[in-house]
Amino acid sequence: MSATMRDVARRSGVSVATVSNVLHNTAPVAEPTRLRVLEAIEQLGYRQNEVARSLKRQTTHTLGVSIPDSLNPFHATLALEVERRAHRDGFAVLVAETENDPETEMAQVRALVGRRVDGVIFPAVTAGSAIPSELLDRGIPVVVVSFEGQDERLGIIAVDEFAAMDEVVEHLLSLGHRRIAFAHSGQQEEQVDIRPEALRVALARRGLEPVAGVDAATAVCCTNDVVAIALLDEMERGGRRVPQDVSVVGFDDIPLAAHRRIDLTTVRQPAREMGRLAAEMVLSAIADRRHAAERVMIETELIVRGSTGPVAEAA
Amino acid sequence: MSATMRDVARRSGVSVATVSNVLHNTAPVAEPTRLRVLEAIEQLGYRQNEVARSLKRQTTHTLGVSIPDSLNPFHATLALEVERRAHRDGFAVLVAETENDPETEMAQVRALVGRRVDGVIFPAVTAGSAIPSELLDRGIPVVVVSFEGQDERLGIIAVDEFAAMDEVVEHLLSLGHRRIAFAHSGQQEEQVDIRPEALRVALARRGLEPVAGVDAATAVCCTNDVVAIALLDEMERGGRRVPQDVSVVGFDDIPLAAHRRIDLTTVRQPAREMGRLAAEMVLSAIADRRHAAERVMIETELIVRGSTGPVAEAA
DNA sequence: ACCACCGGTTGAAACGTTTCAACAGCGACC
DNA sequence: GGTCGCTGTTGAAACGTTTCAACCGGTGGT
Repeated sequence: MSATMRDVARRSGVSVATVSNVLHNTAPVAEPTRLRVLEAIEQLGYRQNEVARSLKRQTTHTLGVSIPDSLNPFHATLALEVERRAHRDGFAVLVAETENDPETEMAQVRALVGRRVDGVIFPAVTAGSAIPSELLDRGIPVVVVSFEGQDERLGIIAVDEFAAMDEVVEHLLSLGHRRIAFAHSGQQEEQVDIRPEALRVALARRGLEPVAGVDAATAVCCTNDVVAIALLDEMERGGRRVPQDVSVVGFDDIPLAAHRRIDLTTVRQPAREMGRLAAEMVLSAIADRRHAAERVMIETELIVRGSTGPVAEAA
Repeated sequence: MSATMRDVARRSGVSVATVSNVLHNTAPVAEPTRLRVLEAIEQLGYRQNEVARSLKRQTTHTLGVSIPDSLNPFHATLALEVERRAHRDGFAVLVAETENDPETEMAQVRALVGRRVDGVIFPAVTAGSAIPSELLDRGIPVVVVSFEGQDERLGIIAVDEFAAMDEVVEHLLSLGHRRIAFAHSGQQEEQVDIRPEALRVALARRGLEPVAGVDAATAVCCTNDVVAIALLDEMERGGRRVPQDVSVVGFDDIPLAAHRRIDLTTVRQPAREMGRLAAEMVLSAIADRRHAAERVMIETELIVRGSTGPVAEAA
């Protein structure tokens, strides 16, 4: 249905090799010939077949991004920035949604391998997961956003979640809180998530430990802003005011956290910068035909807003 | 680097044709042979090359989705549902972000053509755009979410924006509002958007016309919930309370609109259903090797919440 | 006058699949 | 005993590119 390079060659009276040369400046072509070819391309509405191109050169110019949940603005922003950066280098991005399910994640990764992506980014990799090595062993560079790397060959965008949580705890303690809980989303991601552990460590350092349910707590640290914002809603529908009765802290600092009606205390992560960095790491690894094997540290920042306040007098 | 079908064939002492047959049950294979092949596949960690597969069969099992802004939950939800549905049929989804820019959109569509997607979905097509015909002329089925179709061959998920806006206006008038404005995002999408026109028509029917700026209005209709929620923030920072001083109406009914602290009156669009429908339309068109050329109507529903109230006494 | 080189062009071999016609062996049927 | 029809298996031709060695005619140097 679509015109092929042979069609263009025939129409302009040259060989396919010449058409290819015109298209990629890969060898000098006489100007009149060049023009004839260009004209034929125009007339036929010829558009290169990237599939054939990918097969021949052994590269697809495609990145895979495997995110748990594209509805979470933090992940969506990061992925979008990867796409923007990749686009500049002529790469497309295949987004694979894992829906927080390890099985789905595995299936998605297999699909990415099948489609021969040139590199993969995991904005939130399952800790200790065997998945990256499935890729690394095939020579596919991988960048993960993770506190800790399990494999030498991995590129790592490291966020010091422990330092971040420490800052959060300090803030809450200074407000008088002692009964602090952690809240994650309902999903399976609990096993994946280092943040509850980071909270535990930060509390332990002060001789405290997290309390079990949010109901028993005077302050709640949430695994991310989406969970925190949902918790705001839930709390207030249950009759507990934020921050008068209970303080809530998020993570990520999505734009909505700064909204006047939400006004969420949270830990800022620079999503766009992280996305750009991840893209650049994997792109340069691809260009050099090596693994990403690099590590950069990301600074977080505690943003204090109105969702945290002094602990209520009579608990 | 990766094992190929020839490697598997060699290792199990059969021809590549037989390996292919084992993989796809496309011809009967003797059980012992089958097992030998399967074992070789296992040992080599062989994974089919979808690129080669796509080239040979003239289909990539890939859908393109071209959305203006993946950070808008409505679009993200729709796209996610497309992906889920497509995945069930073994299709992958290539998401192209247009960033509300016609040039980018065009470039993205060309990229999709280059990668030979089997079908394309536009959750928010530029009205009267020439883009779909670029695809349709190549025999690629296209589904758009749009109030009106310009091409017979297009599949259309139609939303009756005029009826929806009519309902909104009726609601606002019943609250006593007469000075009603429209708010769009800062992007280029103004030309693309039918909603301001729908508002104009609904007002005209009652002998009114929209007022120019949001400052002069007692009620503001926003092009979507994201804009409405941002407006809430902006208004209140400027000292105008919602809904006491000004009413705000959104569009889409994203989950956040129901949040107690947002509580936004809005027009519900069933994003997931629309995504599923769009996917099914384009998938069945692909299966039948024809254009989508179909039209379904989507019902909207006005959800009245706390962001609209009676007009203030002394304006 | 010869050779070397250079700009321009091309044929053909890959890349990793699918698919089709062909064929080998073999039991069954008349 | 020949023919038919099965079940398994295979060689080879595509699919649309890229790339490399090869070729051709002309020009400049010696």
